Amino acid sequence: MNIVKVALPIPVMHAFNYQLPSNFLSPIKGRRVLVPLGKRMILGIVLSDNIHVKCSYRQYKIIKEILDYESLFSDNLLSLLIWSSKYYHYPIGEVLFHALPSLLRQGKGTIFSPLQQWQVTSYGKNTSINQLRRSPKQQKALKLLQERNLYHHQINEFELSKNTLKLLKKKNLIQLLYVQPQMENWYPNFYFFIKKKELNLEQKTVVRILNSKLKFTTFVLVSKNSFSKIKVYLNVIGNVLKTGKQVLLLVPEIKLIYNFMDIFKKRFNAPIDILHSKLNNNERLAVWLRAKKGYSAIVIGTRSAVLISFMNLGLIILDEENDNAYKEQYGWRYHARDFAVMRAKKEDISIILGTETPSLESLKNIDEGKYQRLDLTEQTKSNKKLSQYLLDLKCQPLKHGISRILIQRIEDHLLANNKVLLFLNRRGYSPILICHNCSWIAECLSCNYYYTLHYYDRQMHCHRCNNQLPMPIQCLKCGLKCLITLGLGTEQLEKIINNIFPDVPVTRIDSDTIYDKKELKKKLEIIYKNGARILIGTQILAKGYICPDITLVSLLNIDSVLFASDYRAIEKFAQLYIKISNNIIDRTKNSELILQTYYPENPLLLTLIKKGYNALAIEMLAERRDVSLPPYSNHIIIRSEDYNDKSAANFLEKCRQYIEQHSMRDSKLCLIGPIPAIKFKCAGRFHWQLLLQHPSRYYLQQFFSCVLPKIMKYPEGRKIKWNIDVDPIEN
DNA sequence: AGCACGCCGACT
DNA sequence: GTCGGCGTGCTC
Ligand SMILES: [Zn+2]
Ligand SMILES: [Zn+2]
Repeated sequence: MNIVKVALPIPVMHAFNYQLPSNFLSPIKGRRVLVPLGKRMILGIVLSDNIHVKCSYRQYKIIKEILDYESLFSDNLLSLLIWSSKYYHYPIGEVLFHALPSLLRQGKGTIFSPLQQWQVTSYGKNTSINQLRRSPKQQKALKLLQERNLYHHQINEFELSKNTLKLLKKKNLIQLLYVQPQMENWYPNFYFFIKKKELNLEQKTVVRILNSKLKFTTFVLVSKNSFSKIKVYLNVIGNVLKTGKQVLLLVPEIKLIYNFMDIFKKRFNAPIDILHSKLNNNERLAVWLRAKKGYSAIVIGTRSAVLISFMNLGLIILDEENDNAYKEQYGWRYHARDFAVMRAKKEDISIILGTETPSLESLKNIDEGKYQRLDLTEQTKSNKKLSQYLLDLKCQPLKHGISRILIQRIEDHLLANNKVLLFLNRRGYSPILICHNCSWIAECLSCNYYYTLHYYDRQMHCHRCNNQLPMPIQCLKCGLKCLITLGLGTEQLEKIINNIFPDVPVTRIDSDTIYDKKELKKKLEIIYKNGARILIGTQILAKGYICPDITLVSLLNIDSVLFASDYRAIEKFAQLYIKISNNIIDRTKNSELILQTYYPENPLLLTLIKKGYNALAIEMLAERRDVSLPPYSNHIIIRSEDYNDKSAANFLEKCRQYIEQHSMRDSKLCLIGPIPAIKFKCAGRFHWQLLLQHPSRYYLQQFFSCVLPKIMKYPEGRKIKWNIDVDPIEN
């Protein structure tokens, strides 16, 4: 008889053996099967080739049904997922199911289901768009639909609204039909635009190196701004597509998908698909199938796109490789960057990790010769000066957290008809509401975390659990009506700036003022206009280019970084800082970047400002090496949480005792904890963690595999939530 | 996960 | 004397 290993979506590390139906002989590796487990029937995925056994000492159950006609994963991807399950200590079945669109997890077929599509009616086809002169949006929509049909899920991409289309439908100009998507090979019709003299000498050299590597290589492409980086991407992608192979582009956030989409569409006559968490199940399945069958030429997606199957993958690009968004923070905590590198290795193709500020992990890999670094050193051509300096706040006259000197600088830049950007990494009006009489502070009781006061809705918001309470009129402890705010948030900053500069327009951009994409776009359009203006924002503004004429940027409160308990805070800050100086400041003019701090002598800050990111990174790496922190050691954290503080801690205490006395324990293994997590209490739940550290990644992985089975059996772990975090990005 | 089995207290 | 709570073990 024939036996196969089947992975089931249950919290069990191993696979299960099942017997093939007697009449079935062909291999079914990678297909979904329906199998009996105990009293129920569940869906699983076949992990192995058929194993022929003559007689068995054990009775195996028989596979009830085979759902697919072919494997859902290439051999490469399947073996990578199996490896990943072991590396991240996460159940194999759950890992494999995670890599499938949810419709396939539910047992739906691997067929393209009909999608809704907008088309012109025959009446609409012959209607002149001039008749819609009075409604420009409808006019634009009809014009577009006369040229081509549009799937309903594409309407945002073309900046059409549902409402506009509905109105056109009412006029019987267009209709919404279910159509079977036509799949065709894109390659015969493929062409792309070549721009002459697009690249300078350095970029040409880089592109030549990237194009010459046909085998697995991990490149770290370090650029000084996004323009030169994108030029290189376009040239390398074109080179891969013209061989008929597919390209996967990974980005850290959804917004960036559309930026690249717009650029790629103008360049390549090839189908581009996108994948991110906001797609619905049908769209997700459609994209997954298109990539797998080779109908998409380029797939642009966020983290989970690294898991999809490709017919013929030729290149992976992972943009902004230092971004933490690539690390999954729930369940299977994989790192998309590391997974992507492993994937490129398995497929034997090259991968480009793009960044302006390489992560310390990648820098170490470059040092060790595992990754190859390529630099794009070209700055925006200009002989104008950028002066960056630390502004010592000690003994400075302050106006609500802004120094007199800074106000003077702002005024100068505004007088020159330029724009000023003030960064403050704190939303709301004020982070603390305190009683002037008895020093009581308003605190969220579910999180033991101070409420942030928001004036626009007169509510106190907990930034940990998003709980809200109306702003109290009197102190809840002594009852006196003398509550005052302490500290500065962006909302208050806007008010203060309006008072200081009553005649200058001020725009604030943070997640309180931006509800959706349209709102952001509207604001960006306003900002784009000429003239003096002050912009206020949190880090969401720092992700890329905003507008011309920003000649002064100031970070108002950077000292929180210096005190942060996370040793990675300064690294993250440096990356933000470089992003600002590379992309936001208008380098065609004389400009300034000012950091307000009480610690202007801080050596790391000085290195960053005087010598730049590379010098700082070298210092940080040396420091990490000295104290054996990642990337010079390896971490696994067991995280636990529960409504009961003791239950969460007890489980980890049990784990620690077991690990401590384990016979395979090596003297270099460090155990720290259980200690409360950084986010100790949130929404009523207490978070604890136990850290394992070891210089050898391989040892730690192996050792933990030995420890885990016992830990999984602890009854203390059954009634709480717990989870394993390999290579954590925050401790 | 989800289901069965078994042991113990409370309730006809 | 049995009903049902939950802690424990197991699923190919
Ligand atoms: Zn809270
Ligand atoms: Zn009081």
